[in-house]
Amino acid sequence: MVANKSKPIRRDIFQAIADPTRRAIIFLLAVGAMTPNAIAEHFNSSRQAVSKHLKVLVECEVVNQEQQGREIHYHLNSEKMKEIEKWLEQFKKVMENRFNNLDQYLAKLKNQKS
Amino acid sequence: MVANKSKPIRRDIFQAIADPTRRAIIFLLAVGAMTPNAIAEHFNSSRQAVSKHLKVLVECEVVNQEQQGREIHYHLNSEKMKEIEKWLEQFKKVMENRFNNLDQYLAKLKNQKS
DNA sequence: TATTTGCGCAACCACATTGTTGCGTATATA
DNA sequence: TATATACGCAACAATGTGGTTGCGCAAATA
Repeated sequence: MVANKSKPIRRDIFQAIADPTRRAIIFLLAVGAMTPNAIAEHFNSSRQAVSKHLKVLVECEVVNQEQQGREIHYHLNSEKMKEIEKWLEQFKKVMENRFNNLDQYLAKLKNQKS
Repeated sequence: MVANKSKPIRRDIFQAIADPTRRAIIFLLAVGAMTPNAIAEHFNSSRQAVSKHLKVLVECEVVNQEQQGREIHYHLNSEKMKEIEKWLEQFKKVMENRFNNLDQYLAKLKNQKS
């Protein structure tokens, strides 16, 4: 009723790595493709819990499914990980230029020369 | 007692950057310290919404507060950002060695009959 | 002093997240 | 064929997230 800015469900790399279990899964899959059961054996989590995390990872396009008989192998799409790197690079660029930008900001905010 | 593994509230850098508004705030603060009002002016969000994000960022230790009169200046703790980089480095290391590790993993996992 | 301004805090709401159990189905195997 | 296994999916519960409005207080200002 009263308000609530409709927020879309976020499905990006940052959402993918927000959960520690998912980060661990990513590391596991970086080594090689695995089935949900194999992954679950590495954690305290149940198979179903892992399965849910995998679903999120698939939705975030960090992980791909490959059916093999009755098993499903999940493997990492490591390309997606580069988006984090890209973001970090941008951030570092801003940090490097922050004094220049700060000047611009101050100039913009105050109409006087120093 | 219908179950639910008590999960602690996650307050780390990955939680901090999970939200797009918070990522934008981080970029803003990378340029220079700002007040909540000044930050809010850059978004559609209200001051209170921004304030909540700032609270999360403070809890994640990505941002520090500095009271100046009745204004509070928030500035970035860019050190915290390096944790993302560290994690990425680890990941890349795993990716580089994955073929070696794959052998180890397969040996470990398939010591069942096969 | 009286008023405005900056901002945190609490209450509230809708929805997302993270886990659980149970079930259905397809595949492998005895 | 009968049974066990791998897995997704649905239903449910507890808690977190992200937003809102309204209030109160301290600091600045008229």
